[in-house]
Amino acid sequence: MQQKKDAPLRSDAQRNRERILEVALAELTHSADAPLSAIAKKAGVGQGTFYRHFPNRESLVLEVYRYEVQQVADTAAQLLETRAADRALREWMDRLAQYAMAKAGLADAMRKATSARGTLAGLGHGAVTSAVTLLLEANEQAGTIRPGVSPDDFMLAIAGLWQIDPHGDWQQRAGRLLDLVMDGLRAGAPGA
Amino acid sequence: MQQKKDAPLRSDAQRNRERILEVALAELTHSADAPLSAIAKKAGVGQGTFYRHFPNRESLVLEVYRYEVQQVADTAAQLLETRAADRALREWMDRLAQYAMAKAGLADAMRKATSARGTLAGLGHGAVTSAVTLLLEANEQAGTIRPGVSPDDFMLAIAGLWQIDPHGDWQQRAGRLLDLVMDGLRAGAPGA
DNA sequence: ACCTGAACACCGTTCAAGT
DNA sequence: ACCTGAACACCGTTCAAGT
Repeated sequence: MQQKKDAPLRSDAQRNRERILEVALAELTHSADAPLSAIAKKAGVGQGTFYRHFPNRESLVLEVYRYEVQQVADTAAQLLETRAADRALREWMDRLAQYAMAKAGLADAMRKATSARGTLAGLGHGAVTSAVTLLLEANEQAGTIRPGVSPDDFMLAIAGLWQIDPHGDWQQRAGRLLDLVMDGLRAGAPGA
Repeated sequence: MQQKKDAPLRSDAQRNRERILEVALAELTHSADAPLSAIAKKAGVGQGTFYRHFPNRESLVLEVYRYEVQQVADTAAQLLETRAADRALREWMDRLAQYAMAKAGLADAMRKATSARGTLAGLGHGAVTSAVTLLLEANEQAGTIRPGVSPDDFMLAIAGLWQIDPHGDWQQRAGRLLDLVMDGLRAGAPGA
């Protein structure tokens, strides 16, 4: 039987769900292919309960990753209020890079579990797309980037971030990539 | 017991190895997580034989992908002989895109089986790096791109190619990405 | 030196029985 | 309505026996 649409979960089910997500974040960050059975056990629920909440690995990983990424997305608006559009864009990219490095293990889990190509792409139209749209529009209006760049274009351009090794000097590599992307975006801008 | 270093394989072993690779290419292209046991069976070898040649999934996928990618890499030199440096670079990127789309299933297998971040990165320093080095140096000398771009920079910049869906209008998406990258590379070029 | 295939271990998924 | 945990299926890996 399916869950009635939008019916609130029973309180014990609600708690189970949250405990699973909590444990999953920790476990998947540590090792991208942590067994689901181990997550269930650490969360203190039976196998069946686990599968009631998350019918497959993909749905679990997606949920965890979505929540984590949302947090970076939300900072975009704030940056735009305190800085010039192009500075805000670049700084947001830096934060995204920092985040991608911190959650590298989770991103690996994403890649392996999802059939989606790319970690951000898997989230579909969500908080990240909104944030990027906001930033690009502000820059286009300020004349700091060339017109007609779509959020999709942008996400493809920075895709390299997720294949930088979080150990070693990722700061250098990420910085050089983002500089290159910014130069690409600036090419053909009205205010140049 | 390990294989003696560089000792040639016995002829039947040689044939088995080739048949495995052949079947693996077809099978992995069709479905990224085709069972190794199915590959072994289709190749007509026992489980043990399979594992003698490829001790884990990663080593198999790596070998298949390496060989496939090599073919595109090899066209770089040829392009440089018949075209201006920047035209050659751009055209090579187009071919790489075409290739990435044709072998999308295999690339998925790469991502899932390898711990390496990114499909090209997993190959390490090989034919691709050589090709890119060649192209970048030619362009730097021609003054068509800014100096100091490393092969690593370049590969990160085009990483988005592998997360384009091979169905639908990938031509558009790839084209826009590569245009953006080219603009980024041109920024700060002496001959501008 | 290389091959085979049965045996083993592990993990995802299902389901009968419970509250 | 939700939970449990044993049972099942599948796949990667090993290994004793063979040529």
